[in-house]
Amino acid sequence: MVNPVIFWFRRDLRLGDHPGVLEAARRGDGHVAAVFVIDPALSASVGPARAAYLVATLRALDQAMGGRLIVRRGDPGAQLARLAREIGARSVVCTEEFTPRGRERDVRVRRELRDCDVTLDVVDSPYVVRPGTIATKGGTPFKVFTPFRRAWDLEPVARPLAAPTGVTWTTADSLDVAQLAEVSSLVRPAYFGDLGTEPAAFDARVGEVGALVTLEEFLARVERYDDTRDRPGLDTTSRLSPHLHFGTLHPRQVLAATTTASNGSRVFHSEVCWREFYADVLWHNPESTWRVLQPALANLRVDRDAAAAERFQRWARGETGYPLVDAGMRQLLREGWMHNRVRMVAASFLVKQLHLDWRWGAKWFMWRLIDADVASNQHGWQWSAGTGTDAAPFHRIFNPTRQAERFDPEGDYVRRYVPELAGVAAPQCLSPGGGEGLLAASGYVAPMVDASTERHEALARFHEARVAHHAGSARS
DNA sequence: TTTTGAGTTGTTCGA
DNA sequence: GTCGAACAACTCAAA
Repeated sequence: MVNPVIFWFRRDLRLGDHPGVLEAARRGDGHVAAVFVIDPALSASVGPARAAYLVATLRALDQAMGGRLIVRRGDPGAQLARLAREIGARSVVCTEEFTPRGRERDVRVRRELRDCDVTLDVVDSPYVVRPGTIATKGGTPFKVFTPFRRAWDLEPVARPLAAPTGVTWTTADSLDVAQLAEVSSLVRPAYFGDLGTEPAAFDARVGEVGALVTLEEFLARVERYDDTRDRPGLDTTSRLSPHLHFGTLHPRQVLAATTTASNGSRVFHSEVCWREFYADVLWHNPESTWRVLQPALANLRVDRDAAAAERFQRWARGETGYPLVDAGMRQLLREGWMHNRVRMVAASFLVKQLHLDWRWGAKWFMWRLIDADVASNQHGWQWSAGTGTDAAPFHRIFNPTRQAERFDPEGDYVRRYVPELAGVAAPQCLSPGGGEGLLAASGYVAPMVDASTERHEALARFHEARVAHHAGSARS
């Protein structure tokens, strides 16, 4: 009689193309105890939308396993040790985790399990290429996307594997997955004010089946992805980000399904590669989660007083008076998701029009997004703030009105999420405050700042930070 | 070591 | 309204 092996699910909540589950089944001779541990220490920064999405995903996984998913709550080391003792397991298998906190947790758990004579082994990663693998010819990590992309293209891609067959899922005490409620512990920074406790209405196509349906639908439009992805009104992006985050789909499966040689597919593969690039950057610079990557901008002057918190909350509520920004922020509140183009516009607005710390915005996105991923979110924000890996010589400052005119020319997206503008045609509905002639009765707010004035203020602050940095370097 | 070419996503201004 | 140049001049990766 072979002892059962524990498979510890984390961000790989699927059964198809799952080397870790297959390895556990092999070691356990078909007997696997599959467990998910709700870790209060990690859920502190998980907002209600993502928490609810996770619960829905866990339910789907449990269903796919015939109700045999074991869910526990508490410190993962203690919970896994206890489960191992209960069922006589001697080894735990999981997919490798790459976020700084995930890595620290795994080191701790491995030590705690070793004290009980239980091993912890990692198999596979949530990426096509394991972070830390790709290097320049000089052996250093890449800091610019395009050279990374060229090297990434040369890496071998494993074929997706079939789901395991003939596995007997070992049962054990478990929280009732059907009754599982909130896993967010609601620790919010002061500048959030009273915002962000509301749930979001996310896409109902959750779990592995939902992921495959979403992928299938995307395949029908991927060939036009290059032309349509920047148009939030068309809503043609893949919508796969929550699935890639929770691992209901592996990027290998996505690449395998989109190998057609269209321009659309190539551009989409670039987006998948961005996810891998930022995971690699975070692997080499774990501190970049909250610290700027460019030392010259470490001391950029940002506002943090009470008035700044007020401005932040106005931005978060979607009441800046800039229609595209407001539409995006309201989509985030309502759906727990925002179109990528609009994420950039909203982020640029917070940093370069409101002069707030990018970390405030990143924290809010982490709190509200169902797809929030530490690497992609933090580095996307650093890119917007101009402190990240982007090597462009100039400061890009998005003009929120110009962006609306370029990417939502008919105003479809803006009107969908800002009902005050429902009766206003483009281009008026794209202008600050909804245009000159907008009736006060519509209730839409006047612009909170003048974009051109604040643009100059942002340039002045960036200049100031660089001058100060160079003066400091010259002294030392 | 030095040099060279190039870098997701931009905006404004003036002809 | 459209087009091209100016903006400000950095940093990376490879030869």
